[in-house]
Amino acid sequence: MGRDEARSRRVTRADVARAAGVSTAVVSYVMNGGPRPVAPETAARVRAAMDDLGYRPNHAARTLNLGTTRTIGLVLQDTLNPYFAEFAGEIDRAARERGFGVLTAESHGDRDAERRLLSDLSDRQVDALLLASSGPPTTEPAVANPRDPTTVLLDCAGPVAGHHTIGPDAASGARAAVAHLAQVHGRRRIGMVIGPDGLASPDPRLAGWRSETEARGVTPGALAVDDWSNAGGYRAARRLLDTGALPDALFVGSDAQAIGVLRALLEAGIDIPRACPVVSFDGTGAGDFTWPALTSARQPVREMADLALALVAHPDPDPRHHAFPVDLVIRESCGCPLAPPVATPIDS
Amino acid sequence: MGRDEARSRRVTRADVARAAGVSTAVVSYVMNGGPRPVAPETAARVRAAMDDLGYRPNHAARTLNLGTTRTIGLVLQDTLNPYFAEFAGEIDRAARERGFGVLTAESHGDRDAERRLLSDLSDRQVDALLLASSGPPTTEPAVANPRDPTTVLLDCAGPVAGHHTIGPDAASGARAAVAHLAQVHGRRRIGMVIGPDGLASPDPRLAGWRSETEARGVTPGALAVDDWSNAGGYRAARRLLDTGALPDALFVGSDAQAIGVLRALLEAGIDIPRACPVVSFDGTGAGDFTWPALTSARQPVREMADLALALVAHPDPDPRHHAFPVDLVIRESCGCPLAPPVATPIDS
DNA sequence: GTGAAAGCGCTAACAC
DNA sequence: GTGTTAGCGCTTTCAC
Repeated sequence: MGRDEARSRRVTRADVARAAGVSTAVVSYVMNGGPRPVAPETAARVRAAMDDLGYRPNHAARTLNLGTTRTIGLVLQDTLNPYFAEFAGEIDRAARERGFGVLTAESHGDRDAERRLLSDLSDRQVDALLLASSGPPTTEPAVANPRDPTTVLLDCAGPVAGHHTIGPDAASGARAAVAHLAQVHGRRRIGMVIGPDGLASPDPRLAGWRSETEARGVTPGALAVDDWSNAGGYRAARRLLDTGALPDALFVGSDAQAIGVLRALLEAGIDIPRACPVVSFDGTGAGDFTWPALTSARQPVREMADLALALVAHPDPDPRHHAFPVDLVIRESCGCPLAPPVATPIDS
Repeated sequence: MGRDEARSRRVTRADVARAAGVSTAVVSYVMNGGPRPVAPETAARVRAAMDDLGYRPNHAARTLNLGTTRTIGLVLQDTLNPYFAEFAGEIDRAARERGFGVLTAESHGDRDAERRLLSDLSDRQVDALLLASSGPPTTEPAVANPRDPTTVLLDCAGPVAGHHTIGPDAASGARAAVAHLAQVHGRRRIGMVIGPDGLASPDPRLAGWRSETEARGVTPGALAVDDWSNAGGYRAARRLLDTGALPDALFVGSDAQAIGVLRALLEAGIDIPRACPVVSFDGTGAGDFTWPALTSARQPVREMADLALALVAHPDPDPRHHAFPVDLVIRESCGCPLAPPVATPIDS
């Protein structure tokens, strides 16, 4: 049905078969290493014909037959956020290592957009869906149809019925951060900046902050909620400053926000860490280059991505929650003494 | 060939046809609005049957037939770089607006990896390839096969035979940056930090810096080359500091590097902008939250992404280069007086 | 306005 | 060890 003009029809498995003087089945056997054996010389001939003709298998045809695309869908909220950016990078790596392609989409924290993206990716027949959901898992499953691709929920606080879930042990991370501020740095009034409805409701970081302040007998300082972004953190901190509610230390729920918080405090002339140490959550590499460098509870993003892809490759029959430990990376913003900079100050 | 267990075979167009009491052709006509007309009542019946059965078209089958996936491939170097991150975000938006999916991959600046990714995406039958190449376009076309998908080269300095190319007018941007430093801020020795082999060889930013310093009779200060990353910028600046080569102003080739540069200078106790103003290139939103905020030559990323997708949707028969103007966004790092911060300093 | 049927390129069961 | 062939689910030409 000559939809292709005669000039340069794409070369198909039939062309290869003809050139190698074998049947198309044999070409398949060679390509897939099975399911039937092929004589070495035949295989060689086939292979020769293949790269002679520059044969490239038709992915769609293969998909149609096998029902698998070797592709995963990845839905994140916002890749400008360094945590999601790093996560996306690790997913990309982990996926390619296993021969998967990655169809990405950003929800920008919009639940409806998220639903649309999910269903679009599902229509594109991805083998699995990795989703860092916007908002807490509701009673309705994140993905509607039971015949939909297996879904792995990332950045997830706890188990969600019927889904694989991966997330940091955020409550512990938060407690460690607060404990550090209270214990090591002797702070008595520790406030918090966080985003709306994070991993769960209430967000475990919030819960961790509450319980740890209580456990240590320190005052939970002001709480400021704003977007999970640089700007959100900035606004939240500004609000604290403008209302005179700045506590004597701040735990910030994400590195993205912490970047904005630092900026707001610096702008207001607050001395960090002396006047107000800041510890955040995520522990991304971005925190190495802020001023001051961010002390932050690090999520093992690489390991999480590897697990996500392992789950995709060998779908565990009964989904469960996988919590990852979080460890505090000490940099400058908490006030810990560090190895003195090697820098040689130079006046120009 | 019961590859699907009986329990819940996916519903196909044949099921819909049966349910609606029509032929499969009619279902197609309804779905695609053609190519043949369908009686309104028939169409209604079909549509009813479709969402009755929860019918979802099989993307692979459609692709096999039509030869189009409604998917583009996007290959970037490193999405931790705020410029690429913003670009990726805009591409995602522009693509979805036009009903395209986006298969992403990161090359991390590795030419071989890039080639592999390109050929993988091509095998996955993307309709087009958007590529921010690692290194300057060589004589060999970025994509080998003539039957390969149309390719749009992003972040590209100039025309490349046989390809659509999009890029900033980087030389002008560089000149504007240097001119600003020289003219407005009276700097006489302007150095530069840049990455290896950028858009072209030599990088137009480098060329712009050279020509503009010359034109204004100022000294081109030290040149430091390192990775296109935070760490690269940091190392470059450290080298300048350690060798006593810090000039009295710095033009940095990317926001990603500038973040590292600021960090290194601050660490060394350099007063920015007084002792050493910094102007960078890209103008990403990240520069709003650095300390000090980055003055930077902004690339119109959104418009570039829209053009890229327009080219994908209506492939211009004769590819050409599209240069976009770049404008200096004045923030703090150059030393321009700004509206004073509204902040109310608060001592805790 | 509707239907039958021929592919799109590949896989794998089955025959030899 | 190799070949034949029936699909996978969709689109579209061509007959009616």
